[in-house]
Amino acid sequence: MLERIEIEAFLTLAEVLHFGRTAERLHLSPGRISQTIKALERRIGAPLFHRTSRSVRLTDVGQTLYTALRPAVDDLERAVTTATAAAHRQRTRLTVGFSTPWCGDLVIVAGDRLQEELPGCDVSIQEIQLSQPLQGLRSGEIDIQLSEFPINEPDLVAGPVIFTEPRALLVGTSDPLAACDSITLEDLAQTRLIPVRGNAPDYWQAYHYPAHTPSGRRIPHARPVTYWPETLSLVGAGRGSTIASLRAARYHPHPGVVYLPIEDADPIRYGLIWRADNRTEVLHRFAQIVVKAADV
Amino acid sequence: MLERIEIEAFLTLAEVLHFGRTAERLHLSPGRISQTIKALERRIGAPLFHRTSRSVRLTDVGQTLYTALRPAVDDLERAVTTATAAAHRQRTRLTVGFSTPWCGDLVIVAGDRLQEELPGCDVSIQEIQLSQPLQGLRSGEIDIQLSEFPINEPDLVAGPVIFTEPRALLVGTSDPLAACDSITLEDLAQTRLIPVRGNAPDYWQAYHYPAHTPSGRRIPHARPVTYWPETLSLVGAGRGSTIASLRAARYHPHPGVVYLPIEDADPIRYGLIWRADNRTEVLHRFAQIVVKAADV
DNA sequence: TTTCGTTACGTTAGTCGTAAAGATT
DNA sequence: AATCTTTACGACTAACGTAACGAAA
Repeated sequence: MLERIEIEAFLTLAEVLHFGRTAERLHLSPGRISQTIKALERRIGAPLFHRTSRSVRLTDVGQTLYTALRPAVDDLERAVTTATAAAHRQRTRLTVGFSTPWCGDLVIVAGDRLQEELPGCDVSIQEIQLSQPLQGLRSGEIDIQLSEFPINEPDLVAGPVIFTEPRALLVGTSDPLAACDSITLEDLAQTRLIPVRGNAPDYWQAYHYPAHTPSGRRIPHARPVTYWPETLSLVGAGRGSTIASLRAARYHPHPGVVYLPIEDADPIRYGLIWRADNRTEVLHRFAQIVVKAADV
Repeated sequence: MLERIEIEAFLTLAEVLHFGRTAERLHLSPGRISQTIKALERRIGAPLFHRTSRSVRLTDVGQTLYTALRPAVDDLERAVTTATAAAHRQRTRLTVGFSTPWCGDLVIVAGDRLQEELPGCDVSIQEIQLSQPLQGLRSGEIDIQLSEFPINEPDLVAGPVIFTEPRALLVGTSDPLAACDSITLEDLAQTRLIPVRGNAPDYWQAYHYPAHTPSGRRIPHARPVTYWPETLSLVGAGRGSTIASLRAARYHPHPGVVYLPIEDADPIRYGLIWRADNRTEVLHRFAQIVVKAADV
């Protein structure tokens, strides 16, 4: 394979047809151009240029080489440009996902702070579907997201817990439990849980929609649904109950739906998740900002 | 632009996915590969490989680069191969032209001698059309030819005179001159010369088919013909005369055609002609052999 | 005589291998 | 503990510029 300097010297000389100007353009001495071309000619096995002190022009073999080499080198440089652009995009663009409005609030603040800190970068924020909580990360559409733990996947990294929220049972007003101020996990055996259907990992699904109470009693499940508004409607219509963050009461009030704190349930943990192979500077910095913002 | 070693290291590593094997294949140390890849990553602006001591694999940016770079480099190598092949052909192939059978004899002997001397080379010999004596050279079909002088063209080189042949007038047996043993240039005024029409230079045309005798009398010209056999037929039919080498009498006898030596005409000079920009080793050697062969 | 391309030579930058260190399974 | 990548460092190659030389118009 040809050396970079050989390629550049040859192509430039073939276009300029002047050793001195070629040397100038490449910031080299004329002697070096002469030697380099000579080396290339030795390698190819024939003179590539007819030259006198008055004129330089391509030989037939030189023309053959030029015709084939020029577009190949153009492609090569385009390849580098493309990759460099992709690298720059990766360095400066960050797409952040969030699952709930309170995650969204935090992420938006952190995004603004990141852009103040790194003026060149370009943060975009989007909500993720409850039914497919990890798909955006895996497809590369989302670089990092703030969403519900537990997440324990080989291709993903879960950061520290950013904040927690107590859990609540959502029941219809006609439900016997609706009169209580709060409930315990054992009470879940009396309700029909409506889980969200999705391709979340099984352990995630089981954690958020348990099948048994701590004492081992079975918790009946209703038909799974795909979207959050649908769940709310079903609960309001007395078709079942569901478990969510207590905080959702303030963001998703619904007529006929009561939020009951579950006294003995672990709070829901929220944290950052990103792809193990996506460890860019902006991503790291964003994660730090979120951790810091959550401390306050 | 990328250095050769960067390209080779990147492509090989992208295919082998192993620093040690890449180093082996490129006859370098693993350290060098590591440094080279690192330098390339600095230039592109992002990691090209995910690597641990157990696995090496392309990042998204690395994949982008590989996909675009691989075909470009293939084209580049093809370009070099093509040019090298063209150079080799030019170094080892020689196509020799000749105008007359006696030129052909000499050229064939010289060609055989050349192949004995340079066993790798490949000589081919072909007759050139009288009507287009220089076209083969200019189109590149013929590398060197042995033919009639004078030739004085800026893009062609004429070697030394290899041999000379006396000139003769060819007349029909019914022509008044047919009874003579020989003629002089002044006698040409009594005949109708049949010239060969072609794109030979004007001075060549005028030299071989003069328009005036030495004393200035006009020599009538008949309609030009394109091929030598046609000329012979026309002369045999008494439709005119023509001028050729006296030696042609032995190679091209024709019923009804008489060859008359022209006593005071300069002999026809034969020599080698080649393109000024086609100065290969084989060509030069062939010319030397022809000169030497003519001396004997 | 001028303008270039080429050659010669001394200098230096950068590439290379060796070997030790660091990381990962 | 073993394997593989990375880093450190010293040696040496070859790329480079300067300047003199040579060829061509």
